[in-house]
Amino acid sequence: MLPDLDPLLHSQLRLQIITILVGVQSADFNHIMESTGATRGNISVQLKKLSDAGYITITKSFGKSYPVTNCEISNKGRLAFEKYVEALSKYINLNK
Amino acid sequence: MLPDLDPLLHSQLRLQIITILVGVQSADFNHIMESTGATRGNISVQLKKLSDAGYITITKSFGKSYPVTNCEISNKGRLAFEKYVEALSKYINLNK
DNA sequence: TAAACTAGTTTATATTATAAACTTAATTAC
DNA sequence: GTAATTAAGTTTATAATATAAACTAGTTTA
Repeated sequence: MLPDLDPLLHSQLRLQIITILVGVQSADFNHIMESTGATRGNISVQLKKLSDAGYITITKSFGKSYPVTNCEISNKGRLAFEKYVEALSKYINLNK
Repeated sequence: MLPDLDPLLHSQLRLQIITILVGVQSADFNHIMESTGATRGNISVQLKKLSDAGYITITKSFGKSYPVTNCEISNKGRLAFEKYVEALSKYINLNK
């Protein structure tokens, strides 16, 4: 039987966010917005979910004048992502 | 920007179903039930969605005594699946 | 100082996934 | 032979999700 897919990662936008964060040290809210094309509201919600799950850490600070929300993937998040990819490859590889 | 993931395939159960169907020439309702572990109701709904989208073809007949629902992936479904896998591979590295 | 902009959050809505309840027919038990 | 059980599905109800709209709070510009 095929393994379950972590529902937290099996969502297009959250997967996009994690994919971005896996590749860099950190990314701010605006960068995530630009590279996903999603709305602020949607991103805000999904970041919170990822943060609540401990998959990312969020650091809020103040730039020159406006607030800046910085995101970084956590160890837990990295592991969950690896596990997700492995599970997914069981689906994909069956039909090579 | 990362490509969209076909929402019809980006669902655990439907992806399981398609993964099964890609590997065989056809599979009946019970086989799908056993190999996914999902409930009849859920499978019924998802098969209908895949069928409505033209991703699979469903043939209903009568076995020895009980009705038999047979499913087969269509060309359209196969193409959609390939496209989905390709899109997904942009998110993750499947060659790990 | 009023209008417009930046960076977010909260709330409402529309869609989805899923299981529970229902239907229809066949088989078995009494 | 009919009552209970099982088989194979479908339909409906509910819970969870994704998403956008509306809102908040502060900043810059005209």
